[in-house]
Amino acid sequence: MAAPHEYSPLPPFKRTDHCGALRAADVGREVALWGWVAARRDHGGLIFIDLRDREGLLQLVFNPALAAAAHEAAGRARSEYYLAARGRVVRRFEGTVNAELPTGEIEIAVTEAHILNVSQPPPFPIDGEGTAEDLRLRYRYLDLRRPAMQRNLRRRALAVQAARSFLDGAGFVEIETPILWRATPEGARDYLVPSRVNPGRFYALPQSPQLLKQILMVSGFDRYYQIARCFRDEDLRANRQPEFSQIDIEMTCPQVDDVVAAGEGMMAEIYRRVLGIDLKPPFLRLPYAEAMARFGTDKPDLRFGLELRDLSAAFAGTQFKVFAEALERGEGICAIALPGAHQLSRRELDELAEGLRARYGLGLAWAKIANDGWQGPIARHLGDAERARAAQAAGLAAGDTLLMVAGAAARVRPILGDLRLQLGTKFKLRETGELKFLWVVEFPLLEYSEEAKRMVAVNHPFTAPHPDDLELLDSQPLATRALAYDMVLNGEELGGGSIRIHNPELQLKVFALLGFPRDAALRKFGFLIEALGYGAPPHGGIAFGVERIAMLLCGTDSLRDVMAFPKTQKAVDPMSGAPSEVDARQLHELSIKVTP
RNA sequence: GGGGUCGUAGUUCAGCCCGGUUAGAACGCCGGCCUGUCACGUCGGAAGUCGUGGGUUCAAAUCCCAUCGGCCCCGCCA
Repeated sequence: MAAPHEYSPLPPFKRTDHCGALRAADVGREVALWGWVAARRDHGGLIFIDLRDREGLLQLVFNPALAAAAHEAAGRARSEYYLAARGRVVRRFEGTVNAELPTGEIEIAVTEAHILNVSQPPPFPIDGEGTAEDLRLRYRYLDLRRPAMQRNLRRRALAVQAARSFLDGAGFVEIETPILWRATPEGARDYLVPSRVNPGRFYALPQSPQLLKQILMVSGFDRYYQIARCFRDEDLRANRQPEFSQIDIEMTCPQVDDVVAAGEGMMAEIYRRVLGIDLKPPFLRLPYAEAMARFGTDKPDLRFGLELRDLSAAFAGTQFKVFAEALERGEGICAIALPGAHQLSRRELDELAEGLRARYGLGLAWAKIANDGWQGPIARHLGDAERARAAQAAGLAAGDTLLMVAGAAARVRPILGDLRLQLGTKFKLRETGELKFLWVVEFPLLEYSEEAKRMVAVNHPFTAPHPDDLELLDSQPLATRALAYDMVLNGEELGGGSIRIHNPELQLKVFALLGFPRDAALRKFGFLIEALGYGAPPHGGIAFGVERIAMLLCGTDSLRDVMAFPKTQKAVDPMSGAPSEVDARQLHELSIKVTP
């Protein structure tokens, strides 16, 4: 505790400036500041204190000859004490300028100082990085004092502000939708909230405001947006938290081009305002089928090549058993040609193969293309003719390494897509400093789920089929393309959306394909079907992940670095202890019994 | 649900493979001295449930088993 005579809930004077914002131009001014003690250097006589606030560090000088009381207070100050100080901005003597600090040309000759609060020694240094993350989260308020976190969260705020400013200017209306809503089938696990006044019933926290924003289009808001909090009760990852934010956008009667243009405009505004970078829309558009064939993923990193090659035709009739058997089953051979500039040792190749085997249970065949022939464990099984055809198909040159996997394209391509990223990372091909934006378009509407033993929506059940493919819905539903699109940057999906179904009968038909007969669909989604029946205009939109965007703006690969109070992998908040147990009385009121 | 990895002063880490002295270092912290430092200097000091529990052993930070927690990944996340 500060001494009682020093304790006051009110600061002793008004602040004139932020510490980190003062410069040589301010020399001569009388200023008043407050901030934390970042460092204290006590020379017995003179005392120097680096005072930190959100704008940065500033050196205070306490001279006993100038202000004895202030000097005495400085003598008692320790790390992270919160001080108020008043004094004159003076230019530093020659030889005492600190070129490391933006404020290094000046200092404050303090005339008055008060300790507004004392501090325990911090459990980890505030200036510095590399503390165990559970400790950072336990003392998140101290972690957030750190300059890197201050920068990240302010960058995020700036990005959201830029998005708002762009969308407001483009005529979008910001509307909030409920957090307490209803559980709907499909999608992620819901967070449930018991209803006290309706025992045995539950709200669900929204996984996204998808249906609500569609209904707002039925209502005639024409253009809607929201910085929407979303909740999904699934296991966490470095880039996945149980609650996160989306920039959620919906518009009436859009062409795909209209939504894409809005997304590009918003992203350009974000990059311009946050990083001062001018993006150059329109972004490249890549059909889903092409993305899968060339990169093995629906979110390709276009900063480097190493594209996938289909060598099925080249190895037709091969004697190599693994390949021959795959081809016999109607499967294929997919490969990456690694240029000679990027050499892998035998050991590294073995490690890659072992990694693929462990993760996917699939073997990796490889061959090095030497001047005098192919080398590697499988080379002797491959004849001259097929080697020549493969070399032709993959564009092989001497010194290259050919990495091959046999199997069904749908299974093998994502695996090679993963391998491609591993190679890109290993050879530092992903650190080019480029911003490779693109749209992936023409996703399939449906895919077959082995687990569910039925078709499931690739995007969500409200996505409109491509008008050219409407007949396919009956004949070959899995071949139907969707009016869906994802924005991708450097291998990260930033956002995705679609044109929606606005016709109740078509919506019921899609539900039927997904295994929801009419009555079940009406029971679960009756309010939507009903709403579509009242002159619902065509509509569509997109949603962007706020944290994803912020991560890329901040150059971090952890979502926790752009959230103020994230949860651990076990979905726990180490600072507050959430989730916590609750009183038996609370449970009773909610008609809930917890089973052991 | 599964795989991997980490857990040792307040912090960051060494020690662990190959069991054996009082478990070390740096930073931080506490006290003394110091009027131009900015990683201040200098002298001195305090500080440990080696995550937890069990086992093996004459002896466990070290070997084994279990368990808890952090992180990364698979499953999952329309």
